[in-house]
Amino acid sequence: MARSGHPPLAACSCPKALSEPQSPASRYDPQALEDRWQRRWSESGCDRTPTTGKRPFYALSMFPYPSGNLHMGHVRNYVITDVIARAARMRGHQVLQPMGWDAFGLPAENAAIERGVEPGPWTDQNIASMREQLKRLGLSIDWDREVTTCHSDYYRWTQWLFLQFLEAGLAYQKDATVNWDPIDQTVLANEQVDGDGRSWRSGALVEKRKLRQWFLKITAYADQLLDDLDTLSGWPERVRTMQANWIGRSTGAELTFEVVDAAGTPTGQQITVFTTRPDTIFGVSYVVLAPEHPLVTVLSSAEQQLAVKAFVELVSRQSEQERTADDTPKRGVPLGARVRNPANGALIPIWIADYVLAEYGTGAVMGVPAHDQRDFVFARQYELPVQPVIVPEGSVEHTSDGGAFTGSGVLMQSGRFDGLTSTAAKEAIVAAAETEGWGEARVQYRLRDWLISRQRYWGCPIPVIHCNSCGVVPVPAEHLPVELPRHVAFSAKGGSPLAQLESWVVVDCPCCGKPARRETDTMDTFMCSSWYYLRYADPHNSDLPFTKDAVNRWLPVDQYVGGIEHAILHLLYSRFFTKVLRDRGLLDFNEPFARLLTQGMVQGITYKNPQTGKYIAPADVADPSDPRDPESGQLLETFYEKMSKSKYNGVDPAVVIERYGADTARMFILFKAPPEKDLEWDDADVEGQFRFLQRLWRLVDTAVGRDLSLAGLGAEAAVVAATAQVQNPSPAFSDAELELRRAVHSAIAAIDEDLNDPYQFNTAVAELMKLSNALNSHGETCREPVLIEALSALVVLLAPFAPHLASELWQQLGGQGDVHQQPWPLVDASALVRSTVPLVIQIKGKVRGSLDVPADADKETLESLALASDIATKWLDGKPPSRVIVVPGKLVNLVP
RNA sequence: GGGAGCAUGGCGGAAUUGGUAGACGCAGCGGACUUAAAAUCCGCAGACGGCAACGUUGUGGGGGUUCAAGUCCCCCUGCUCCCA
Repeated sequence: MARSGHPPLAACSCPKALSEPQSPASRYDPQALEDRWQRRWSESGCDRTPTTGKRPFYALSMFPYPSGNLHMGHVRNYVITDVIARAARMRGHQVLQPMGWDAFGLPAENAAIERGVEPGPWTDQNIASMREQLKRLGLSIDWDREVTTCHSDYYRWTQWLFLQFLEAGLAYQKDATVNWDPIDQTVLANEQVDGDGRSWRSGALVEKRKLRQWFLKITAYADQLLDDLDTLSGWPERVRTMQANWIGRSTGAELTFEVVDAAGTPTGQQITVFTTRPDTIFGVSYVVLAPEHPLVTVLSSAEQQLAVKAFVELVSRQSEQERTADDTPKRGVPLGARVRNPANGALIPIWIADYVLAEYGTGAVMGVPAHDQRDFVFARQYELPVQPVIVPEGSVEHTSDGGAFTGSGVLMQSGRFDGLTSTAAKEAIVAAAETEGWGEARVQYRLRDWLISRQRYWGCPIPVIHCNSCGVVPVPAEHLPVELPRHVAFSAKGGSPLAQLESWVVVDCPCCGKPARRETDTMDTFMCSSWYYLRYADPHNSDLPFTKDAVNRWLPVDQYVGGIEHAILHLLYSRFFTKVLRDRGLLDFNEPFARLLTQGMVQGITYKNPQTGKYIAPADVADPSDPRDPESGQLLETFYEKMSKSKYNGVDPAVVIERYGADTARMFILFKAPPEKDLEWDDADVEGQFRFLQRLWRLVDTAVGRDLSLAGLGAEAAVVAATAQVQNPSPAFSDAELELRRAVHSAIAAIDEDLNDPYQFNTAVAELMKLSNALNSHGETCREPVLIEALSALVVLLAPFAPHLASELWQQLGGQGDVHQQPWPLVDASALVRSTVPLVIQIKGKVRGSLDVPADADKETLESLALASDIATKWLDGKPPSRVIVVPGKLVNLVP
């Protein structure tokens, strides 16, 4: 391929390619090399955050819970962030890349219960061990800014911020029916219960309990949280949709029904329902209250009282999930009382039913069987009348035999509103209700206030004191932190250990000085993680959680990286915090995270016996191409699934680093799949990645053996200097040199593109491989300046991905200074120019061949070249084409 | 039931957004080196037919728009996620 007339200028001891077999003395030994560079980096402090400069860039990973064990999901998360951070530095940004610990939480408390160890020291130990594991990944993290949410110098400020919420009227206590996790023995917020009614943490089916609890008024920000989603153009559409659905704004009306007695005379009592379909008011056949509704006992007639009581009891044992699921039968009983339909005066019965929830809306709905599927099923079952009042536009009648007609249409049987469309009728009916005093327009949210009380020890204490005379008194800011007491008694029985500790609970009221009692609930750990990204901007401040200047300088976070599992939970809470703190004058931005990348899961190969349902460890599978149960010999199912202990499909990062080094692990993870997609861990591919790094090593080793050196390039912008040195050579570039230079500069362009949002680290690594391949195949015949340009570019481009190896290769090649301080290389457009380009010849859209044509040929030239080609002669039978399409630089399509 | 997304070789994945499908890698096959193996290097490789040049076919299935469709439109199937 390389048929150059120019002899290689560099002294070359070896007759063959650049990649000769290595001498044993110089072997790629990642463990020693990585250890050396990590020590050097930590001594030089090169990862510390610059405090001045005009182009701050905040790269943030979701901080981990310190379980003590780093797993592959963490590795993928942090490696992605690190590549972004390193690339930003090379592009001239001042980068903040911090790390910390989401350190409160139940595992520490469970360890205390099971093993009698103190949660604090247990957690600190885990942090120490995880920090060491993390450091072996070569992440350019500023460890001086580390935050730990369970240390009092952090949670002091969590408490301080809670008091801000309290002062703003956004924190309050109320009795509520709440989700109770019977395994973790604590309550949970709605967001923390999944679609099956199970706890996000323990997996237990949650129960309902009525308790006095602390809430944050996130619903006060529902509109902003929803509307501002439109400003988050750097977020995945999926996450924005999930949040919008979760907030669930629906516009409708509250309508009031007068309760009447047997004679039809108003009793003075009223039932208010929320509906999104005021246009169906004339079709109401009954009104349904939630069994927990306060009017239920009042309105039950004497003869219905027993039935009602039994029903209420029955429902109280059901979960919300059971009550509202589509596939369960709807049950109810009549109260024996009636209301008057305010629109048409009809007297209709009041029922209670399991499918109406007290917590949602007003706890009462109007039953319109003809136009709501659940009402329809309910009416059928209890033989309640079905009165259609909407017909699909363009038709005159509608039969409800098959079910409810839930779409929009035109009103009928609706008095003065007949003939209006649903949309127009909604407005007209709400307007009528407002003038006549039986209702008003109302916006309803699915979002509930955030329940933050936890009846557990290992959390941030809620800093209030309950005083018999003064009521709820906030702990004065100067008394913070309210420290967690040590050496408390843990028991598996549940109940907060804090509540048992009288010496801690009893304090003097800060207001009146009389004995009072501390709040014994601790905060949901999501409180701690709702503001940690702010603390990183000013981590050592002992007067405030952060200064306004510091957070305004660094935030919003330029790139946030983490798992999709926080699409609602953490990301919604953090947005809420930011907006509240903005309104308290503590910061000046609306949203905490400008861009969000949700990385895919890391999956391990999983073997399962379909007969027994048991998972088999890969180590026990003798032949992966014919996987058998080692005991029974039964054929196993093979698939990829999220790594987990119970499936024996996990791969320990420490083992991989031990064997191949961190650079191989990083490169593999980046190369194997695009960042948003799930990644299938594959040992053979890891091996392949290791081989690539070895090839790079040998490439440089051979170059050094040929006395190639980057020393002459200076320390400032080595690749640019190298490019300058190759201009206008004499004699002119050989074909091989042109090819190699094209490879160099197209790699720079491609990787540059891949490191912009949307990030494509997988193709960036592929480009590095291509460049390495080009250097291998053309290296032997290229002159020294061209090789130096290629080698310098290759090592600089490698730096964000495999930082240790890049540093080492840079040093071996005599590069000046630190490769990680090199600016991002610039594309030399002239290196991409070709004198000839292949022109594809299509006949009626089918590719029939190609010819080399001058790159600057105009349309007419291309057309005549195409028509004169053998291909045209062969396929056109000598006839002129009826149509010719010319796409310069690409193809000519001849249509016969 | 509603909404969103996805579907490309044996496998993971590319494809300048309508212009040579399968980059890069893994696995595989053939060869070189070696006493041998490993490692390394060179080469082949969507499928079908053919000694070959080459031809046919091909991006889940069916239809459409276009000179040209993995890419745009409609219908269907399957999988994933969110909301009910």
